[in-house]
Amino acid sequence: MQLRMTNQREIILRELNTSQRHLAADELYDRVKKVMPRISLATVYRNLEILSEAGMIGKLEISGRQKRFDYDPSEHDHIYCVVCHRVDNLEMAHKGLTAEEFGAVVGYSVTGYRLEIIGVCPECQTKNENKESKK
Amino acid sequence: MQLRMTNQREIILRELNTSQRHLAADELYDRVKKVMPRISLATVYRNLEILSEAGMIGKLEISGRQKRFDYDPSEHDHIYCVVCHRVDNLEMAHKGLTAEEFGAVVGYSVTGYRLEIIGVCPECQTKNENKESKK
DNA sequence: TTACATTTAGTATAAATTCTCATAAGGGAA
DNA sequence: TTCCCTTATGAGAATTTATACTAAATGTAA
Repeated sequence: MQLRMTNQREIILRELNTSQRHLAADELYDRVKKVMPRISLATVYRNLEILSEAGMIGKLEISGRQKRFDYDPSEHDHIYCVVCHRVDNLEMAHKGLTAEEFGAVVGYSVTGYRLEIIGVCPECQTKNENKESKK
Repeated sequence: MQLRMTNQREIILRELNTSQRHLAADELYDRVKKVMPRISLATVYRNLEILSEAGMIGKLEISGRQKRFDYDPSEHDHIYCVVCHRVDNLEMAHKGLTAEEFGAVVGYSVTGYRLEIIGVCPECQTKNENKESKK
């Protein structure tokens, strides 16, 4: 299963990479449009799916939110800001976690796990402090 | 902020409790309608939000899926079946996890974490075996 | 070329959830 | 009680995110 690198595919991949951010499809669409104005949102969705399928990017299904895509497909955990919804990469936070053992207790066969640390990012902390001090 | 226990609120809470399952809003709506046929779906959504806000139920935002609500509001992790999307409770799987420390590295202030173990539930394993042997 | 498969743009549709708003219900205070 | 006020409800519209569909465009291979 060779992956054909179409023009739009290439630009989508490049824009995600250069962003160095965890973008949602519509955010990436906005960026890609600047380079290729006639691209369709559906194309962005389609190719993000294909690229993550091919292991070239990561797909981030943060709880209860829009999907985001990760320029870095390697295995790692994430931290999520509840204020601005930004996501950052994290060194694996689960050292010593034995997901398989936990699954076995309830009869599941375990294929993976998903761990998000939840908090407030540095920027939003600063903004909030400013707001507080204005009162 | 006292929580007024309206009739619909009470029935929603009771039906979730007696289900002993992690229901999505529309599933719970179906159950509640049998007791109170004229209830509105919006009322179910509204009150699930209010009840989880009040800490009387848990809100489960499983990645990339419909929200589910947990009759058990106490702190615990979850395991999720990729085949039937069912969710089960799990004893805390993160013993020794220091979410705060991980957050600190990237400057976040950490308020929590979310851990889902992902796998295939016993029922879906059995179904799959049957399907395999039929071939 | 011709012939076939894949991809795309643009639009329609779907699913889950939230919003709006008129009406109804419930709880004091007189 | 009766009146008033706040809050909740039902019904449907609107929103958000994502996928499906279709005809046109493009690529590929003989």
